[in-house]
Amino acid sequence: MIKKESKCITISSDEIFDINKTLTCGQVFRFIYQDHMYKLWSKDKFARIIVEGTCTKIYSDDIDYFYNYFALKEDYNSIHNALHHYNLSKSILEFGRGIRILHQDLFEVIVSFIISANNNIKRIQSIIERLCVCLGTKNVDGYAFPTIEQFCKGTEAQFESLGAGYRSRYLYKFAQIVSVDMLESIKSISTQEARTKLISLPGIGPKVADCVLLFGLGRATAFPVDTWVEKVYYEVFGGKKMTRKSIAEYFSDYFGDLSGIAQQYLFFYKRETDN
DNA sequence: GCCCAGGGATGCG
DNA sequence: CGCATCCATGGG
Repeated sequence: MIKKESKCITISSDEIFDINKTLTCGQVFRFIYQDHMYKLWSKDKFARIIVEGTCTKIYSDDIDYFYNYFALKEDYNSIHNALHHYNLSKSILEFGRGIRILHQDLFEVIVSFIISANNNIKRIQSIIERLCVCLGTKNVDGYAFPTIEQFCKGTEAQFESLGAGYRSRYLYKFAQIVSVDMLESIKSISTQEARTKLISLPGIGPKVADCVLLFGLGRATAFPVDTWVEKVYYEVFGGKKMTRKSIAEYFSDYFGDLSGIAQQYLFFYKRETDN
């Protein structure tokens, strides 16, 4: 049961919703756990999420935004149950239960996942935070993610100062060509066309494009294959030697419309249980 | 010092 | 198409 009030959403435990898994499964970077609550930033908006007994409460001045952001209109009971028809172990299903694919801002997702390439989550988070401090607008809750206009005004030296390494050149090149119209047109075209368009952009290859399709464009058939998912393919599924491209096609064909959520279950399971 | 991290660009066959 | 190599940076 989900109760939406003017400044608070209350989610009871009969809903498939785990705030810890949803934020830490690698799809989003601008959050911290502090003072027994999650603090979350998206665009220029802010929310605090607290688990109180059996309920999860989302506090924000922008409740409608976060209601959509957390995909609370979607039936995750059906989605989670549908995954039982696939070749996933009980432990993977239980481990991933409660993860939701967030409805994030397209521009923020593109920039974030350009930074993510061959990088680790901890460092991705700190680079993005410095980006917000460097180019975003300060408000009472911290720094907003830079708008497209603010981002485009970034100098090469500013991007290099973020500690993004060689990715700073991709960010700068992307800043030279991105526009509101470009992003709006990407939203309006087919998944395959959008994927091709994304891959043509600087710093975006097949894996980052699939993350953008899944996290920024709501295309549930996308199945990003990174080093962790590649490990799952070989170690859990016992797959034969294949290219990442082939692994992505194999899983996407198998899971269909459930590709995105299945990928998150597998990624989260492998990254948390490896070692 | 080496290896790895939510890989991409480039060049070469 | 597949494959090798290079690419900054910080943590283990």
